[in-house]
Amino acid sequence: MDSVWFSKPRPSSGQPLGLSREAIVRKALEMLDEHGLAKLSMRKLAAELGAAPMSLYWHVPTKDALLELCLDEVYGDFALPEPGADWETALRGMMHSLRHLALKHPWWVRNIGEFATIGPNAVAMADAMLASMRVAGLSLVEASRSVSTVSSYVVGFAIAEVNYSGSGKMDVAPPDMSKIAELYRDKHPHYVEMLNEPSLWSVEGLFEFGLDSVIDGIRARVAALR
Amino acid sequence: MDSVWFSKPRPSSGQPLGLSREAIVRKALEMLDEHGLAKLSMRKLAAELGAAPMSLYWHVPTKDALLELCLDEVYGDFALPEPGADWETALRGMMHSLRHLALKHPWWVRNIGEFATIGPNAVAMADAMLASMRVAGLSLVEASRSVSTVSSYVVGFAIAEVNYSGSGKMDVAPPDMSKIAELYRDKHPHYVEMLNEPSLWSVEGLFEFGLDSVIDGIRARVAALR
DNA sequence: TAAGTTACTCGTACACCGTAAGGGGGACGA
DNA sequence: TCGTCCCCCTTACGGTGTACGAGTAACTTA
Repeated sequence: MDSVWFSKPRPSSGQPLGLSREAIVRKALEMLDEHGLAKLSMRKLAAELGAAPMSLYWHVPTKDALLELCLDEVYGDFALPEPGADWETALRGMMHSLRHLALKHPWWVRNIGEFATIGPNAVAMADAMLASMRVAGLSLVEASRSVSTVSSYVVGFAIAEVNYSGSGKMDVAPPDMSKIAELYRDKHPHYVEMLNEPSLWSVEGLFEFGLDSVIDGIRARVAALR
Repeated sequence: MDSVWFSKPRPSSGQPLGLSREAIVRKALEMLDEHGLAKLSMRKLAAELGAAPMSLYWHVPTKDALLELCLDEVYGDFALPEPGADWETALRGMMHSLRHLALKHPWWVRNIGEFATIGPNAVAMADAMLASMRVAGLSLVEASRSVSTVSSYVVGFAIAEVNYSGSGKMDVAPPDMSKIAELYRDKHPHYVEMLNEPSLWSVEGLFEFGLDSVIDGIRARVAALR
């Protein structure tokens, strides 16, 4: 009962309503994507919905709960794999989808750490990932661990990616790499050398490298079953 | 000039001072570890330091900048590997150290996404990681990519770990797994099955599994050099 | 039709927040 | 002695989340 997920929204009796939990979450999501979390206030959200600030509180217990709902809502756009796909293309596809969610909603991946991911959409995603590995033949424990490994990688990567690009932080420019390079030139040559290596600026390549290498590990486990 | 890292604190002229950027950061860190980010305000921090709220603003331009300083300060506790160690024990040790930072400072890993990690301590860490892989013989590009992969995994894992345990969120209990299991029993059996598997509750095992598998991939690259 | 219940919206108010603007005092060099 | 700096503080402004309770309209029941 402490969590949004255990207490359903109050049942509606049927008449047409101006406000609803869904409408509120949808608009909040829109504003988050546009301006980021720091610029979202209950007052502005209410204004955008043409309602008084306190009206929102009948549909949503608290701002934190609303944020939790929004976080889970993003998982709703997660692309589930096609039913017949083999485990590897299914898994790869899901990981790309996960990363795309992060790029589309920078505020989201930045705040993934705020709540346990136990909302319905997040759980549906986790379930699909597990399913794909069970189908591949892995035991429950191995499947769970594999899924944990890949998705941890993708989330960690996406956070770093969003940070360095500075995306979604309005009024904040991405860090100036040449200045940083100058700042650390003497003390941390390896780091600076990396900053100056143009081929590393292909973030796609960076992502795929890691994803390949993590999936390689899983493929070895699957192969060990035969 | 937009970042804390490009503008040094105002130079002090030598007399003993009650306040300083270092003291402020230290106390802020202490309060963050104890109560989490949500409970930290400039006013409370000032009170704790026996100063007036606005006094802090001579040493620190803004609360956000202070948070950025605190985030980097945590990297200061990162354990650098012993000089003579082979690449694998060096890398493993650093990844364990990184995870320990997260467990010790849950607010920290939760907010890692707020700023690019370009502070001096964060860069020192990144440099050490790169160095260990260069020493192993990897090219700049391969070393960078390997480091990106492992550390992304560790950060992503630590975020999930901190979330599920609920640690550091005062007044917020960790999620009740049995209720969640009941909630999703019908729709997402794989997920529920995982929740009920006791051997997965060993987070250590989960972490080591992923770390092993990611490092396996790197070892293959290193071995390919001979 | 009348009375009561439920579902929803809103106005007011409180405690708190980050911080802009500027004043004051003490140590210092001239 | 008189500036000039460094550092700290007071005051004040425009926000914030949300507790509390009043208001309204529709639906249920008699």
